[in-house]
Amino acid sequence: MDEINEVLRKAPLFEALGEEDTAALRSSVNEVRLGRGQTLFGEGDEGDRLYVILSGKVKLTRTAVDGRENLLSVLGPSEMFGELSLFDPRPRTASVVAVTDSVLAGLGHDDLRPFLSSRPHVSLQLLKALAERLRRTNDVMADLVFTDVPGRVAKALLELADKFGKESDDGLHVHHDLTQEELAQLVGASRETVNKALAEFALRGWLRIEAKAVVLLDVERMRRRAR
Amino acid sequence: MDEINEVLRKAPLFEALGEEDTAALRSSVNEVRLGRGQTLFGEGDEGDRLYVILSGKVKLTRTAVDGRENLLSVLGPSEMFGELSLFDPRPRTASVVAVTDSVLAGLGHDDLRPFLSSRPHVSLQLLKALAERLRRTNDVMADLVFTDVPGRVAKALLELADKFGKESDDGLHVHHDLTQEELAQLVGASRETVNKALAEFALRGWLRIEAKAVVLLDVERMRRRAR
DNA sequence: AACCGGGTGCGACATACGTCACACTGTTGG
DNA sequence: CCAACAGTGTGACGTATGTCGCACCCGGTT
Repeated sequence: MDEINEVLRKAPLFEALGEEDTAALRSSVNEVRLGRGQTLFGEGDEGDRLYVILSGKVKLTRTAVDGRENLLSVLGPSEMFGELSLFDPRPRTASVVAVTDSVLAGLGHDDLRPFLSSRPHVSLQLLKALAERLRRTNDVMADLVFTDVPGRVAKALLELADKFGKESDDGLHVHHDLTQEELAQLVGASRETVNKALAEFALRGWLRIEAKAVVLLDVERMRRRAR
Repeated sequence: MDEINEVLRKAPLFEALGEEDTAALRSSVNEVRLGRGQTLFGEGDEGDRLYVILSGKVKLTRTAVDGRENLLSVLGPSEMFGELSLFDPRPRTASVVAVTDSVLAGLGHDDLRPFLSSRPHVSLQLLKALAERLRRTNDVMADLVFTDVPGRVAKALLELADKFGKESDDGLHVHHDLTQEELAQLVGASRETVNKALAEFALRGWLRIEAKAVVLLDVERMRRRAR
């Protein structure tokens, strides 16, 4: 279980804590295991826990009234979610579904609040993380308005590469574990258009398409296409 | 100058502070006056101040490489901006321009930080505010993907109505002070399309168009159109 | 092996919206 | 009081992208 300690330490929320604080928290952590496709909680559910991903990937999704889905983000190891409800106790605004088999660490809000009050660092860290997210979200919004679908796909792939990419001799492997449908929901486009964009990129030799993954061959051109 | 005190009190950041804390802060506040169209700071500028609007309206905008503008939000009295740079000292990510003659209260970050460290309430309040904004931003993003331009216009008008609307016997007056061009940038559409959407709404008797304002006549139908 | 379902590839068609063009109106300032 | 200009109203046209339809491919199940 030292594994847990190590991943927790990397999570932005906890890197500000010392040995003993981390240890104190550890006791109130519970572990959750999810299989691919399994949902942790749904939009509208009540919930007062915060989660850190120990291994695997999850997606945060929102569902429109007519059933269409929108993918807010894909999170990997040491990333955190569910923290918004720490501050105002409203129902969850997104669903969380495992994209691969995953292990999560869950923390009750009540166990966390003492740390917020007594350790200013922790609040500051959280504020920083939220500010970061806010900037990023604004970027994504601007892209939705100004960039066409191929551009958004390129950008999304590059971001996924930052998170999950593994450099190897035949290119930058990005095993995102998403279907093209999910990719489409992530960039706010239809499955077909995303498919065509990917095909176009492959045709030009900028990437190779694999099952639930892409191999980036010409990152520079992808970058240029993204803007 | 008691005016300042009163508006500051309503700002989310300060409503958690007591008499003396507010008084202590007052001394480090500086007042800024802007005329319509004047810009307070631009995207990319350095800056370590946070502002609260005492009177007037300002817009937060981002400019794409090709010069097209995107309007993040329109803020009115007692609303706050520039707080993101409190936590990470990066350059500003949006420009701020006065939409009407405005008076702002500016606060240096250095004057604020002591309060963050010593008053957990304040951090929590800020966290709450940021969480709120994050949720809202996600909503807007979903709209950009799922809702057509007329729908987004309707939604934007309803939100502006919440902030700036004044009920009167001939309808809900929303004096937003925006040109149709600015409205268009706010909903992520072209000026012309927004114009046509407005004309359509007016034709149906749902609203009346005035200079830099609209009068909502049938809020219920507007709500339905928005989703 | 045959089958099946989920995921993919791709063409035909419809359409919402951006772009362009131009005319009109109201406001500001010389 | 007229010029100049910013803001508005509206049509014609092109196009990116959504929708529909269908064929294919692959991994697991019977």
